[in-house]
Amino acid sequence: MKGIRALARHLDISIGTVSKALNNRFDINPETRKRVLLAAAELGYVANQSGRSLRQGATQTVGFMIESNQASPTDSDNFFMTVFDGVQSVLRGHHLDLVVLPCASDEDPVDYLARMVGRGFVDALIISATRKRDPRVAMLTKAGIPFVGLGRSGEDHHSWVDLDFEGVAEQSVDRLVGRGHTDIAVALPATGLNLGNLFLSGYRSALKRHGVAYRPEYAIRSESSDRGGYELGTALLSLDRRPSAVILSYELVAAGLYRSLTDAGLRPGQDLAIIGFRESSQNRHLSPHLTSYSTSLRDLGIALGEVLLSQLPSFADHYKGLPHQRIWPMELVPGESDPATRRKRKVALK
Amino acid sequence: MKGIRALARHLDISIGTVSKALNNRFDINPETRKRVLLAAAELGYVANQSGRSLRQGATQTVGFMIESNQASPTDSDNFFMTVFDGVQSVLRGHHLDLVVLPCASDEDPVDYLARMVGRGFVDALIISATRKRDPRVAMLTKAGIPFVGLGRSGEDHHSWVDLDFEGVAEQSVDRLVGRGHTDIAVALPATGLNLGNLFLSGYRSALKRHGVAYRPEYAIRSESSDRGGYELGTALLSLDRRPSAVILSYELVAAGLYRSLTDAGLRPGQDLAIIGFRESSQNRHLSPHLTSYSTSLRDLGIALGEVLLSQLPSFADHYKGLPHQRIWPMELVPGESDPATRRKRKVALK
DNA sequence: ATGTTTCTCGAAAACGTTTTCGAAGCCTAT
DNA sequence: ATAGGCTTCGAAAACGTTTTCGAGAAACAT
Repeated sequence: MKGIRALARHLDISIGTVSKALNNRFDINPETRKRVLLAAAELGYVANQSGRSLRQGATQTVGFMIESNQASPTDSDNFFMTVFDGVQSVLRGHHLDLVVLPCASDEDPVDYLARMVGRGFVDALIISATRKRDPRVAMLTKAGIPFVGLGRSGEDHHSWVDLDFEGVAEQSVDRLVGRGHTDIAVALPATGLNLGNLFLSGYRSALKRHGVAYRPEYAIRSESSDRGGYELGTALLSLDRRPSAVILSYELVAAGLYRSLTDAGLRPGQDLAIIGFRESSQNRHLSPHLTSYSTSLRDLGIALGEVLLSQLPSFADHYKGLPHQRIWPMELVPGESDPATRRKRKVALK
Repeated sequence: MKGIRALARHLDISIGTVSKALNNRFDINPETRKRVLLAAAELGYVANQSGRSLRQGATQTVGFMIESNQASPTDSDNFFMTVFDGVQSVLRGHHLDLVVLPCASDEDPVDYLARMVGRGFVDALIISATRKRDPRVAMLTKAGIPFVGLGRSGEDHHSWVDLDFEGVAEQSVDRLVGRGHTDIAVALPATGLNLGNLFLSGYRSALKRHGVAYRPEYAIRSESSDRGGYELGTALLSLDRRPSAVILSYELVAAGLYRSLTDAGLRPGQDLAIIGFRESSQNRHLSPHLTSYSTSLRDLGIALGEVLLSQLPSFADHYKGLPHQRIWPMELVPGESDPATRRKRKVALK
């Protein structure tokens, strides 16, 4: 005999009482509760998940779906690992567990999600790399399962947390204009990720604010990779009116761009001012040091967890004031890749 | 009413028959089976996980535990994401699902594992970054739950798949000796990871084979990070007898080492030959291009899945011939960071 | 002493599924 | 016509837990 029955027999009390003791319910004598807890720890009893969630109709588990195939533009470092950690720390305080659901590259994400939800594997979900008009959003809202997106889908009826792409783009334009630049290009992702639109919109509105005309040929789409960065460089250099600065909307292209410029005999920063997106170990050693933005991914995970909890009926009261949609700020980390353009000093190379 | 009952009532047959049809058992009329499958697809019925696994005593789920805090030396890129994909593809063929279990940085890994196993959340496990005398190994063997380690623990009673650290170290020494180097240093991880011992052992045996004396001061331990690479460089340059080559046992230090040499006025490759460990996007753009090793991480995941399946009683027959411990080979990708030392040509800097 | 409340516990139902086992129907061979 | 075998299905138990509800005891008020 195993499980709660063994524990109950060992203590010579009923299984109902044991359950109540373990779940800390009100109609239990503190004395017997202590005894049960002690015996449970001693025998190493842990309640069976299947039995529990079958009875409760809930698994106390939230899933974090990731897609292993399509590397998101922000998928470098241990980006996700850090976010997981933040989410975990919030959920665990409410006796919820986080499991990561990796959708295989050869399976349809919606099917995968439907399978996981349909079998009642998780109570709630976090979906990452939300795309514009993401079919997963429609599926989950129809299924009525609480979820929060790491990324916006464009539709505003669901909750999400997302990096401040617009703000970063605006701030970058502000900074470059302040340093004398007007011919400012922007690098956008080739895929239909929503961040491209957001970044472009921030870029354009800042240009407008400064009275600088928007040139469509300055909005360059490229692949989110080292190679994409190299191609971005050649594209920039082949423009009729060569820009004096460029803003990147994802971190993986910086190194390739640097190399592309160097190969063309140009100096990154000096001949083309560059503002990167997120600080990462990949471009931390670039020279000149890349001006970019930093943020705490663990805190981002915490925010994600909190927004999710506010969706769950059982915890909504704890987080009632929380907005369902949060733009996550990023902080500028100045480097040497975006010098002013006015004073055209010829610095001697050491 | 929901679940299998609704489906049964809709078809006007018993729930037992429906279950048998869905699970493709023998005592079912092919005709009715077809009807059930059709109706199930139409109504979008998916068997509830809790009910199923409660009855069966198994969850049809394997867990892949990762620790978000301690970045393993190989934890760059989307290393894990790619491995997950490989594991998934194997398991899914046997109707098993993979979930990733991220242990929070503030929770004890053994406790976490005990909790997951105790509640019957998963049937089997993959544990990553296995350390020497890893307590998780002892705990899992005692619990009698099938598992395979991504990495060796040093004990040989459990199954594992691991990169060929010894082979890589040997091959690197061979290559460098062949190119005229004898003062060859080796960079080892600071932490007690088992790979350090393996790498060192391969390094030493190759040296011995070539009749080169082993110098303990050439075995340098450093942190697995960009900064660790920089410190590695300063440590190398401060040696009384400066080595002419160095072999790296993890990929994250290459860029820092390059920078450290450049800052000291030396040229990576020319003044110090370098052979890196794993090819990664982080050091793919280093100049001169880093000689290193490459391997298919997806195939590694597949191997991991197969070894795990061979541990499971239900699938052991399919994979009976498979060895329980597999050393995963890596292939040399020549670069320009390890030129021969004999011909001391002075190349003019362009 | 009796009625009423408070406290603690146990019996039993319920969650959704799989699986065993017996029954019913049909076919075949005698 | 009857016995036996084969095929297909349904009733019911079982998995381990939580939770409802009533019972009993104890404490309190009248």
